[in-house]
Amino acid sequence: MRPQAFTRHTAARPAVRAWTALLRANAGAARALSSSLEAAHGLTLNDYEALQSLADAEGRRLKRVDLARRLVLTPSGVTRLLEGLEAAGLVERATCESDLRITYAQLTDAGAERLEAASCGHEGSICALFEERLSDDELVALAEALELLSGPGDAAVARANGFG
Amino acid sequence: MRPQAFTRHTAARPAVRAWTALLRANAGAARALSSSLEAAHGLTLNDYEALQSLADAEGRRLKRVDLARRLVLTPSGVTRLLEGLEAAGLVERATCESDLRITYAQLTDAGAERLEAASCGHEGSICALFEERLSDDELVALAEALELLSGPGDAAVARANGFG
DNA sequence: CGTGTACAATTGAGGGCGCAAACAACTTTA
DNA sequence: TAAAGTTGTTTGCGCCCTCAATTGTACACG
Repeated sequence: MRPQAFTRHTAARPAVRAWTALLRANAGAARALSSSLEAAHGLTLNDYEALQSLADAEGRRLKRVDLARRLVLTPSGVTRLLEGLEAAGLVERATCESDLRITYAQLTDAGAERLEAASCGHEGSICALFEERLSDDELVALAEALELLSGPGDAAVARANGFG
Repeated sequence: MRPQAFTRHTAARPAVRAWTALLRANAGAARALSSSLEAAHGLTLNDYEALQSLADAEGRRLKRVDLARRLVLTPSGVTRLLEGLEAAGLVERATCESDLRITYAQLTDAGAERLEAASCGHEGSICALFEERLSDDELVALAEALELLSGPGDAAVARANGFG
């Protein structure tokens, strides 16, 4: 933030620097989380979060498109993700009677158990990540700010580059 | 803490939910940013940040390992990333006289220009992303919290899963 | 009732990146 | 100064994911 020899206007925009750094830190943390989860429970981070999304959903099931939206993946990504979970018996397919295009991803009991087994350690990992660096007060404040940020809609991105 | 139909203790840990959501939002934003950047300037997000790291570095050059650390990539990832940038003439190789193992990544003038051309729009995109949802005050607070979070060191992850 | 459009899901191709192994060049130890 | 360890870089392999194209279904509307 102090004057620098190289004139890059990044210095004038703390939010940019902070967000960029956060993005990196998050990516690193996600990798660490994922490999830890995989070693301990045979689930990748996306596997885990897919299971969690289903567990939280009504009837423990979700349309594949909706799951994609929640995980911020493309439908094809979800197809491949679920391939693995279906093969492992953690998720089943279920059809929709009123609309044959739709396939539900349905959490199985085995899936719920696997999720439950993994959740405590995994959430502990995440909390530890934060508590390593933030006080409780900071943590609450941050959590609130993050809630604001984590909605959908990234229309702003396209505009600023003035592209087509 | 409150009673729920499905007993998942996630509800008791706002930070976990918030961070998880943030991770997704970040991933989505990064993709949007990257493709916008690519459409407008032929650079991926990592390309851009590699150039920026070099531009900020003393002598506009960095050891490949150091670049890897900054970008939170493995050395092999950096090798591949720089392949592209070298082919485009934005970065050059430079050897270290005192230690022949080391190869520097050296920003070229063309690279600096390309970075400069892209930076305004790109930073605008990032700011827009935040300003779409946060007030100025919130933004400053968040930026401060993020600075705290974005340091290295993810030792905590390994511990919480009690794995080997 | 056929036709055009919208939507859900899948498939093939390709890119980015990590992991592990290999290699080169230092450094340490003896 | 030979042997063993450390560090920087690259390469082979494979995973995960996106993009574009395809198929199958639903719902217009003339």
